[in-house]
Amino acid sequence: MPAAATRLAEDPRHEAELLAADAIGDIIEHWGFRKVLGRVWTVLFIAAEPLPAASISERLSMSAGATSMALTELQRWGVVKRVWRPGERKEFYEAETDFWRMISKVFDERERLLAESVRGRLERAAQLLRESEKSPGQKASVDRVDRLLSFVLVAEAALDSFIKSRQVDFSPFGNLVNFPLRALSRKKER
Amino acid sequence: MPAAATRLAEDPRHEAELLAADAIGDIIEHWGFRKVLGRVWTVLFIAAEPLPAASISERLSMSAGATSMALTELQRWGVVKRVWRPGERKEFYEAETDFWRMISKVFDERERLLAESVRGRLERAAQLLRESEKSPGQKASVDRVDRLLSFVLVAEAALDSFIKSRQVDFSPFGNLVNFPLRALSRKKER
DNA sequence: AAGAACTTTCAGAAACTTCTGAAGGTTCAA
DNA sequence: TTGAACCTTCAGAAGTTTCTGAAAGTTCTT
Repeated sequence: MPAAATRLAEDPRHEAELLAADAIGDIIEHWGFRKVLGRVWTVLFIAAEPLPAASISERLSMSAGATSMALTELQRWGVVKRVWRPGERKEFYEAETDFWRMISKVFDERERLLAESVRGRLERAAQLLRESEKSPGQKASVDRVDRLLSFVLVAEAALDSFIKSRQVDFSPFGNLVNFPLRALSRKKER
Repeated sequence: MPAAATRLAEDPRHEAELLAADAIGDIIEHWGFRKVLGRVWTVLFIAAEPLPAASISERLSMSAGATSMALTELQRWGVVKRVWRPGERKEFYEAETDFWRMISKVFDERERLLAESVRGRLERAAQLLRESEKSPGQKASVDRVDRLLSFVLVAEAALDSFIKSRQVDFSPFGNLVNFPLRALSRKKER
């Protein structure tokens, strides 16, 4: 057993760190990222000072390769920053600490991309259905796809306002059930 | 090639259905469920009338087993209902159409469970750190874990109010950066 | 009570994701 | 210019999730 592992194994500080890192890892995984991203960010956040990559590998018992990949991805999401220290050979990394900035960044990049792709496909589906309209049962299906589409439009609008104001109002969702087509055509007219 | 597949392959209705089902499947996957759950729900939603399991298997080219598992899980989440039709041997299934009811149900069950588990672990981590407090660098780590904890508490509160009112106010997140300890102790005092 | 129609369960197969370890880069000091 | 320290990349290994196909279970009809 290497000296480092022995030292860490009995340290309650280290135990606390792992406990917190894993808890936040679960949240992050729940939001569709890899658990390690949450764990690495948390170690940096708790350290409250920039750490070198090797120190993260050691604390989380992961390979240098995995640490490097995690740090690269975290930087792409803008939640970890690389810092240079005068006189030091290696790079150091520190966690973004502004929760709101992290949340809004992720929402803006990730959710919007998906919402756009989904909207496009639903629009195409609605078009196909309308072109092939024949039977009476068909009408109801066109209505349903329109309703899905208006749901995505409302969700996109809610996201935009969320990112701008930190507030969301999901009341419009209620109307989607009873007045789906009105809601949709209002959107399309502008 | 079976007759059913031939019939479906050239039908633009079917193409539209698959397109929409897959788009919604992507959203659902993004929210941490299996893609098939979204696809099955969408087929039922678009059909606008109850369908038998075999019909879903056929439209989505999946085995009877997979369809059965997906329908069971969708019912557990309360977004698909089983309906009985007089004179019919088999069961039929229909989609819940109230988007708001679906969203709030999932949030209530899923997010709350996770938030509670995470809160517990962070509390334990904070306790461990406080017990072993020695060095001065330590103090900062305790602060950081407290800040994570207050983040989870604020998120839980925001969720509760979201489910009740359909509105969320994330403004409190802004304060977590600058006044983490005040926010936390206020929570703990009640 | 037997059999047909349908559904559920589950072991193993297939598909997908993530990690490790090693090779190859890059940077810096001497 | 060389070598030490560090970082990145990537092929294959390991781990995880999801699906299939078959068997067992249930319900209904006769």
